[in-house]
Amino acid sequence: MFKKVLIAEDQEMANISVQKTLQDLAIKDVHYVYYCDDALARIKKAIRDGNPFDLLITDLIFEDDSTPQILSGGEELVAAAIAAQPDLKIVVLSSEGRSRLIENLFKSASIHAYVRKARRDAQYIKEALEAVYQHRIYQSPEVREVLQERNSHDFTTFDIHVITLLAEGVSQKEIPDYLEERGIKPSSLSSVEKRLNQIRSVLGFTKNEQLLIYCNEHGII
Amino acid sequence: MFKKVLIAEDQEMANISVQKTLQDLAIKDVHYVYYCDDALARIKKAIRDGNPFDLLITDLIFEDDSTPQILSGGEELVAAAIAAQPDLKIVVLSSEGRSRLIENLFKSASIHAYVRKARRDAQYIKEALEAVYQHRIYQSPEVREVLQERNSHDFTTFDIHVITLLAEGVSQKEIPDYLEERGIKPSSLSSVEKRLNQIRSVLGFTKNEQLLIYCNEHGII
DNA sequence: TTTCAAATTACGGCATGCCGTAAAAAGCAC
DNA sequence: GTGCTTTTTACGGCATGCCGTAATTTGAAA
Repeated sequence: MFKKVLIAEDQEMANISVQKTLQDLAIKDVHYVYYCDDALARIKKAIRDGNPFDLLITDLIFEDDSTPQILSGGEELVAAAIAAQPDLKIVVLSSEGRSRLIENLFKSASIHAYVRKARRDAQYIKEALEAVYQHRIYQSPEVREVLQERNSHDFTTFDIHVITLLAEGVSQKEIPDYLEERGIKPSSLSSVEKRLNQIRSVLGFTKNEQLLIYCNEHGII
Repeated sequence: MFKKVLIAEDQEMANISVQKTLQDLAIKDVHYVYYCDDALARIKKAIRDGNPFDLLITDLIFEDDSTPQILSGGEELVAAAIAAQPDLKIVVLSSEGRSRLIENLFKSASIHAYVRKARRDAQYIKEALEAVYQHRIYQSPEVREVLQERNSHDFTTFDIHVITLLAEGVSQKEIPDYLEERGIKPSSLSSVEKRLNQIRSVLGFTKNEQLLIYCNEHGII
């Protein structure tokens, strides 16, 4: 089993729980921090000292407080950690259930497990450690379910740009200008309208308002 | 200090943490459940047995699983618990940060404390218990902050009806019909338009899309 | 280069939203 | 009731969004 583990989790109670769960697994060398920046510093220091971590368990959202941070959250921490130590195994533990977001973590950040803070999370984190230790990818059941749903439309970069602009209050007819500035390929008002129309119909919406709420709730914007 | 406490929390790790925190406070008679319905049943049974709880610590969101529940979540549990045992003290522990929602818990449900799952939550839950035991109301610091912000517009019942309809994809000009059906006082299209315009300008928005996302994020709809 | 298909854009008609002003209705004091 | 204010409604002009069709451009193959 893993020998040296780092826990990055800002919620005191959640942090304690993870520590306790690792105790149950008889992992002795457990370190924990409450800030992203601290986590990265610890990882780098461990490398310098010739005794690196073999596992990072991290949350995604770290709330701001008076201590200013460079890393904005778990996503950036994961990226930085992998950059510093490519062989580091990473388990994400979060209550975040938005499919797009989780998917991206596996695809771009190449994390090794995702466990949702939910029923039986303590059990699932143990399963995750087992699996990851054997070089397998792990997702807790709720996560597998969410990722399979996929009734969802496949949002392209273009879609996301358009929807983000709408969410910022940009009027539809100004969007072409913005798109052109940023060198995004189809940029005409027609294309924007057509695309929005298509997305709405796929998702069964009649109004942009609904679409925006949907995107907001699913972590697309 | 409290003698007999019930914890209602579906996340295994969070539940364990609360148990541990109560241990630290030397509270011996700690019971815990993972479902709302179980919580209410325990409370009622304890009353029947002539040995009621003096404190309930509950989460707000209980995720659905295969076990069907009557109570849909913490809000309903709190209401039912108070109905069954009016003198029961109630502490809500949740990651929910939406101001309107928290406010309503204090106003309508008359809970005694709200602690956000966040940095130092273990410490704050201890403070909450101290305070509630001395018949004071308690809010963890982040909560106090959120409730004070109040740059927010005061949403009336009318506003909420209109915005909810918009979020469901009802077109603006159909809204008067809906309002009339439900006997809501100003019902003309003009009134709806005027009100929306006013709200948008107070909140600094130019488009309904922004307003809807705002309402969605702040728990107004 | 030429040719063809696909993607992109331009345009136009119509519905809806936006916002001001004026009319009507409701409430209230006398 | 009368006269007054406040709230609600009706209307109209203009901008925007919606959606189809046609023109144009792009890109790849011959």
